[in-house]
Amino acid sequence: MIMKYKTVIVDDHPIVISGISGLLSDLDNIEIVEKFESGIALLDYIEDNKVDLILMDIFLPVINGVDLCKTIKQKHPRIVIIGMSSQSERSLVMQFIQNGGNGYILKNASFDEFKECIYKAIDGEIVFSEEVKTIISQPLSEDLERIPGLSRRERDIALLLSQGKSTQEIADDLFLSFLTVQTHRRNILQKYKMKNVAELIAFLLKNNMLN
Amino acid sequence: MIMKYKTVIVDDHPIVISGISGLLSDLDNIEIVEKFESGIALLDYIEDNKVDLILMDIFLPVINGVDLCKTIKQKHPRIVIIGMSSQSERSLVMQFIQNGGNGYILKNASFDEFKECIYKAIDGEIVFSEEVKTIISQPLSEDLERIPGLSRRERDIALLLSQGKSTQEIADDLFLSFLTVQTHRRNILQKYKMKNVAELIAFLLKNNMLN
DNA sequence: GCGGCAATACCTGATAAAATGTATTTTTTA
DNA sequence: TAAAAAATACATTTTATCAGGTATTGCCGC
Repeated sequence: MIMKYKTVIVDDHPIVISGISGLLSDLDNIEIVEKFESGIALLDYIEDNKVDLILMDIFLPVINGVDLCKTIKQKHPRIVIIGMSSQSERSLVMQFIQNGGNGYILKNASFDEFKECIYKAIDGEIVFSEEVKTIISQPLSEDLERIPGLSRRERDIALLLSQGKSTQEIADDLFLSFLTVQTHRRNILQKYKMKNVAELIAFLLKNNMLN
Repeated sequence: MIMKYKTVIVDDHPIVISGISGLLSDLDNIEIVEKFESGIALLDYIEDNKVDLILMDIFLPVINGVDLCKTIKQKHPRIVIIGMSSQSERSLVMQFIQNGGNGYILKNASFDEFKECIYKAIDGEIVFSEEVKTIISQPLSEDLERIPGLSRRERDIALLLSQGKSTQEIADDLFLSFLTVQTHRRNILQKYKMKNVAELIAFLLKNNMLN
């Protein structure tokens, strides 16, 4: 008798679970042992059951896939975990891999891509579907890379700026001198080479640097 | 012999197509005649083939589901079209229905919900999955409702503002008088009761009103 | 214990934006 | 086709921002 990889699927979309099930049923050495619509149920399950491979959606309710992966890998480093999502960004994929993920597949991948990735992942490789490769390889040299973060105070001030507060109002809110706030504003603008607050706010929001 | 509803699935995610196929194969009077990963291929197909029901993803490459629905309904008003997406907003669903869509299902709906919606839709009802109902019913009285849109010119100017352009630069870019741009700026700020451009840009971006 | 960073604070001149009021033309739509 | 909405333009006053340079204090890591 052949040893089959005990596989769990986690996705909050029933039809996606169904689709992946169908796909995996073609693969001889994969056995789907459970399907979950949330990460919490999965965490319970792996405590009491042997699992070799997990296919998980990244955008899950309650606990997201990136955190879920980290939690699982801390206790069960040998479980192979592949992340999936419909759209994605470089930083998200990188964080997932950094948290121990063994691969990342975009849901628009073909069946063959899915299968190949899964096989390679259980062989120990870190795998990415084609479009993910494009996403993570592209913006290496660009300015998108290595953007310095806001300091605590700068973030506070940027947040209040995005709420339409004036320098004086921010100073009052934070019990600072008008001049201090002015300095922070200038520093932020200079740091990102922005012409004015409007451009700054657009930049910060697009890069999820506020909140 | 029973007449079966000739059904087409459009989704750019192969696994979703597979999932829906599996689901629909349970239904006696539904026959899946084709599957597409883009709207263009679908438009070609329906010119030469009889189709009764279309299940389509809203977020498709090249042409989105909302526009696709409109195009199809203009030529083939009798085809029943059900929209699907992972996440959604009120305005998107409403626009889809206004364009002739016969229903809208969130992809996190259960199999039973899917089946029920499909049956009701081919019976002539306008159907929504549970979560969609919640989305479209909730924010009726709230301020979230009835936010007036930007006019074309206003959108142009707001976009340039988000790029850090000054009034004079915008005037030069759009071949307008400095004073005209000033008036537009004022009108936009007044329309949304924003204190300054920073707050405005934050507001517009959070509500996906730029681009 | 020193260098660097973050946070605080100050001064000033030039420039830009915000608030107010008005008015004409064009385009859209009911 | 008449009414409404959008786009255009002008003038003025007040207020805020931007950009330049400077400086002190506290904290963290090497």
